Amino acid sequence: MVSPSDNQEQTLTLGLGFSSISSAKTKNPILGPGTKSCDHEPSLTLSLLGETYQTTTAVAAVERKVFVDQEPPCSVSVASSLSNVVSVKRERESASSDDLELERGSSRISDEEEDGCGPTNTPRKKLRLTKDQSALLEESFKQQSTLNSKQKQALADRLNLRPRQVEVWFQNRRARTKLKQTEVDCEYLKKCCETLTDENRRLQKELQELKALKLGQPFYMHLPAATLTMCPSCEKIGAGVSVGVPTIPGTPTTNSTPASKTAFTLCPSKSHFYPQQQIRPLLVD
DNA sequence: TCGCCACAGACACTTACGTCA
DNA sequence: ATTGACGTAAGTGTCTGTGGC
Repeated sequence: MVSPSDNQEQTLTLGLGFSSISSAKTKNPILGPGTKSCDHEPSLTLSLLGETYQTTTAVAAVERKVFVDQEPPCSVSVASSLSNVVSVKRERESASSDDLELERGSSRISDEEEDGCGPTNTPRKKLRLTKDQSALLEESFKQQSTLNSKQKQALADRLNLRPRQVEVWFQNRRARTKLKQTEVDCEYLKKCCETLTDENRRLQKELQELKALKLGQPFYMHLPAATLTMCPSCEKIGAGVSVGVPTIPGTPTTNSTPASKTAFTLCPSKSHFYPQQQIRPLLVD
């Protein structure tokens, strides 16, 4: 399971909700995503060392208070005063060498402190969940994709994480699930679209052929081929009533086929029957 | 009952960090 | 050693439902 030392150092950035500054930074063509910035964005980073769970809760309360109470004209002063009070320089006293994940993170801190970014603009540190933590979160997500506050707290206790971290993980996990499902749906719809396009093309072609035939043939030629026969004695063409073994619709029959001699049709003159013969098929694929 | 407000939770979008090829 | 792509933790703004007044 998770050792308490896994989260001895965690950062908490106090977002102060400056949408204008945030969006300005987003659209900055020079400082793109992933670019280290040294601008004085009003965000605060607080390191949580060891026993600081209560501190975290308190700061979270402060964070919410700031969000609720701030007004745009005075928010900067709130930010700066809060910066003076709350901002704690991130440092690491004695990193245990067996905690590789934290070691990697902390090793970057000294690099960034050297690059000119002062303590008022310490970049946030990214927490990497351990395999055990991820596995348990995944397991919980399979059972339930959302958690109520009690479940969240219980899971956070098991994982030795803050409830907020569990909440964020579930939010991101739901987003990933939705994204994957959207991709699957998109693929399915693309295939449906292709199938319908093919079908539409085929039907258009068939329609063109039928139109061409309609323009070039007399009326009786427009009747279904299976119903058209010609009396051999009268040489009259009609859709007579079949007697005997019916022919298979659409199946061309000739005198040479035995099946053609098993069905008889009433002549259009209605004076006699004749063996059924199909004149010719109308539709040829 | 209606309107207002505070709050919490979910979500979309975005940022920034860590990893890997 | 550098760089770009990618995965993902976390920040931010918005919307919605709920409960109290």
